[in-house]
Amino acid sequence: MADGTAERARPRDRILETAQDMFHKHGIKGVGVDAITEAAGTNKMTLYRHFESKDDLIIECLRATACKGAAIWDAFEAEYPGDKLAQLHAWVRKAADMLNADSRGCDMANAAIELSETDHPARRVIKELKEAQRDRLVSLCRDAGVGQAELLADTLSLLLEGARVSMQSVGAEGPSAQFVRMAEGLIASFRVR
Amino acid sequence: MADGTAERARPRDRILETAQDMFHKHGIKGVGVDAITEAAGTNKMTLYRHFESKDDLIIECLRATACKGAAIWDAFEAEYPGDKLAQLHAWVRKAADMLNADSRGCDMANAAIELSETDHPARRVIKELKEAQRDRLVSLCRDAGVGQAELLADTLSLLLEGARVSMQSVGAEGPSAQFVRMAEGLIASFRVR
DNA sequence: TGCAGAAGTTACAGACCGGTAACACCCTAG
DNA sequence: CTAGGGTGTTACCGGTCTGTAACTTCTGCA
Repeated sequence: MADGTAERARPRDRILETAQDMFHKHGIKGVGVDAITEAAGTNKMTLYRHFESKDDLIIECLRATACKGAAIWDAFEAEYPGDKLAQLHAWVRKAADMLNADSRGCDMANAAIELSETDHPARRVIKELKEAQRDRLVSLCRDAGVGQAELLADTLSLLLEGARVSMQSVGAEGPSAQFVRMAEGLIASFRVR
Repeated sequence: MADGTAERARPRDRILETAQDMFHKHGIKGVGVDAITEAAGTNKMTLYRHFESKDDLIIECLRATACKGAAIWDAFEAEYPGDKLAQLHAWVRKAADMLNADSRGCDMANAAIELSETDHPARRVIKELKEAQRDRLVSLCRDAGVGQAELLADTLSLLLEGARVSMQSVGAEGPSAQFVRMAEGLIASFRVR
């Protein structure tokens, strides 16, 4: 499937990349380690030589996904250096683009829903990573000069989270279609205060 | 466990009630039919005499849950007959109450995330039920006299959906803690227009 | 070239899953 | 009292799951 690019990477990286993709598409409980290793062009033993367990692999996948997300944030700063308000608008546009390009939502949120056991080792990691994202959005809102930065950031967070899950239950023509309008309206109304 | 009240109900009803509860708490893929029948005080054969398959049971559970949700809506009309704006505020309060009382979110959204196969029979039902809820909220907003009723209803929908999933990933102290403030602020800002 | 470590292969263990067959039971309606 | 339908019980099927053992093959490096 995804041979060309990552076929010559090391087995561990191929497994990590493939697992991220398959967990995202089919859910964590919807894909087994055999399927992952086969799609990654390797085998189960090699997976268990690099990862303690499936749970460990799940955690590493979440960290890797969060890492990619952080790179997107860095791109905002690179594109609009110092202009925090422009970066906030770029965040809205990027979120909408990702909504349109992919209907499987946020891996961390999906994992939290699938892994309902409250003591699952991945839960701690999910919370940490989500809190980091929240802090980053709060900082961006604050530095953009809006009043009540925390409230705006939290509102935008919930809107995006809701849009991502709404995409999966009612589809792209549902409430999530209005995400950009909602987010821009919110930012505007917080600025005038 | 939940003997006293429903122990003397008919097996089909006990299974349906127990399955709703267990699917809600542990997720659909997190509980097997054996566990359901045991908790319902019956056995697997009886389950398969009343339901074609686990998928069929899932669908019936979702319908039953939606039915309970509809009853909550009826209670708003009963409590504030004719006063649609009061009903809208009651909806916000009720949503917040349910957020505080339970951290496992919306069964339909969770099911949509867990059942990632796009052709899963439950997906159609989930979409139908979610669209019905959306229509009802749009009507309530319109009858409450706010401008852009659809946009307000969709925004409130996404906020609530986001709050329910945020509860599960970051916990009750995360962005979802501000749900009431956000929702009330939104309603106010839509009214003045 | 030779060697060590990484990677592949095969087979398996033990558990759980959804779903079915065959049969015994009980309770109620006639 | 009896017949029959709903229910309970046990055993089983084939499949899938995570995880491991033992062995062979490949590869990179000195």
